[in-house]
Amino acid sequence: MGGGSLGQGIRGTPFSKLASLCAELEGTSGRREKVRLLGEFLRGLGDREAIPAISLLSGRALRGSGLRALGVGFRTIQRAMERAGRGQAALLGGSPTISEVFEALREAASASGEGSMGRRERLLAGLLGRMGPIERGYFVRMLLGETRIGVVEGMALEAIALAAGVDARAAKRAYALLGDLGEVARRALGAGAEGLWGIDITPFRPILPMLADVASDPASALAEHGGKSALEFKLDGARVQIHKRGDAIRIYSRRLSDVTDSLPDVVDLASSGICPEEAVLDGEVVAIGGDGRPLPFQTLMERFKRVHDVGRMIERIPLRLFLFDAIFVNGQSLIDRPYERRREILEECCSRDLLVERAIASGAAEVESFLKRAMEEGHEGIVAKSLHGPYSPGTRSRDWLKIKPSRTLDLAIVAAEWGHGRRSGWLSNYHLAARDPRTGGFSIVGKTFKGLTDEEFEEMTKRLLGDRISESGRVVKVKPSVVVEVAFDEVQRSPVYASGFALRFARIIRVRDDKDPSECDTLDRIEEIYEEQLKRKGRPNP
DNA sequence: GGAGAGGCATC
DNA sequence: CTCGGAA
DNA sequence: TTCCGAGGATGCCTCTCC
Repeated sequence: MGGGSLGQGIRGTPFSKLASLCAELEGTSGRREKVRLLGEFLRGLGDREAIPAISLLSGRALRGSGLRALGVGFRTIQRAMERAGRGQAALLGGSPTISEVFEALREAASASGEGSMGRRERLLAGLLGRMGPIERGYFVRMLLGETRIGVVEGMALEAIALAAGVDARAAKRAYALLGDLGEVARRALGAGAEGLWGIDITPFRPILPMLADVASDPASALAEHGGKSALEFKLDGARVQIHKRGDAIRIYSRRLSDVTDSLPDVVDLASSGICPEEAVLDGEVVAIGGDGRPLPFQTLMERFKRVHDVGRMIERIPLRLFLFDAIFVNGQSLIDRPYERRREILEECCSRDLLVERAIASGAAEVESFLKRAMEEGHEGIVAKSLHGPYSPGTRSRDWLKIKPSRTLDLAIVAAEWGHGRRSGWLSNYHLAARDPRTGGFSIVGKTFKGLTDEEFEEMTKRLLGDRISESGRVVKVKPSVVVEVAFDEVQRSPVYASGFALRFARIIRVRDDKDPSECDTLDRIEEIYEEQLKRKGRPNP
């Protein structure tokens, strides 16, 4: 790959070309065609502009490539738009180049301290003022981290591979090991396939964690693994990757941010409990109550990314570390070894009290009883793992299958919101309410947009509009008349809903045409479920 | 010095 | 995190 | 199968405003 491309001269490629590409990608449905369009565009740009372009384009990459935490959201953009509309920014010259846009965002991201919001607003306004309406539209979507043009990690990687003339598998592997699209683009274009294949796992360079897929039930999970699975408790905490070399320990979150400073107690546990000179281990951090039972996820979150008062909170909310995989030990990557072998190595690497509870099962009854035990002890469920599977960084694999029981409630829809994107024109997000026996009215316990098919959304929209009471902004209030059966994983305490409760991971299972709103579940029932959860989990200290 | 808004991370 | 749609 | 985009609740952080 050469340097700049032909014909753009010293100014570089205008951002408007990138916007046109977005429009083209958005209008293209074929996957291969998208990859080709983007790949050729990147190739035409050359190294220096391709990296900013890929960072801007793929929404999420913007957060991962030197632009972590831009600090700009809907509100800030709105203000910048107003400023651009008022201002004389248009005098400042024509359409900005891709590089100019990228550099301005980099500057906006690095602004901090007093006056930084104003600085960000001015930077954005300066760019917006030089853009036409189409450019502005895509630019805003890039800022929000959601370009919605059907190109995210997967296709972006294929396009990078195409532009660099390397195997897409090399790019995908590199992404899994680096966790950063911009960095993959840089290496692919700079060093080619060798540069990508040469990337290795090494302490203090976190990799994307392997993810579990969903099992429909215990028996089918077992069947998918050939009749025999390893079972592990699925802990309700936060994923962590522990890196160690000598005395040095660093802890990375699921999205690879360094959370070491928030977790000094976990660092201590790792220091004393992990023995190899070098190690990269996978696990979960959980909050633990006085009785040794896991505390609600909400309680863990009071600790997880905290940077103030960490010392004081260590005493109030102690954490424990549970490890379940070994990724790298003493110079050796273990990701291609089978699960069974990795688990053996893990057991040699750390003390017993750091190991997640595990069993081997070859019958559905064993799976059921292990699941029952996990739930009784206050955990989220279990994960069934194929004994032979490799560790596949960054991929959701059926070698790991999560099994989480859920409950259901019958709730009334009391309001709905107009959807965006492919859901525009439909009421797609429903406010769910339980009956409040004290007032005789309905009290909201959460919202959901999940579970209906396109066809059902269409029909539900019509039904709800028939019950419409009032409308303000995107929200349409309706008379409670539709009852839906809602599945959820847990009842949480809510600081925002007047009911005091919120459902975690609520999704609609079916419409209960056979039920009247007067027959739906009550707030008392929800409180009962919450109390029941707390019997299995530890109770958070006040 | 505290409250509130906005943004980002976890699930 | 969950779910449905599309390739 | 894999990828994408529709959007959920929550808690902490930073910055601005009063």
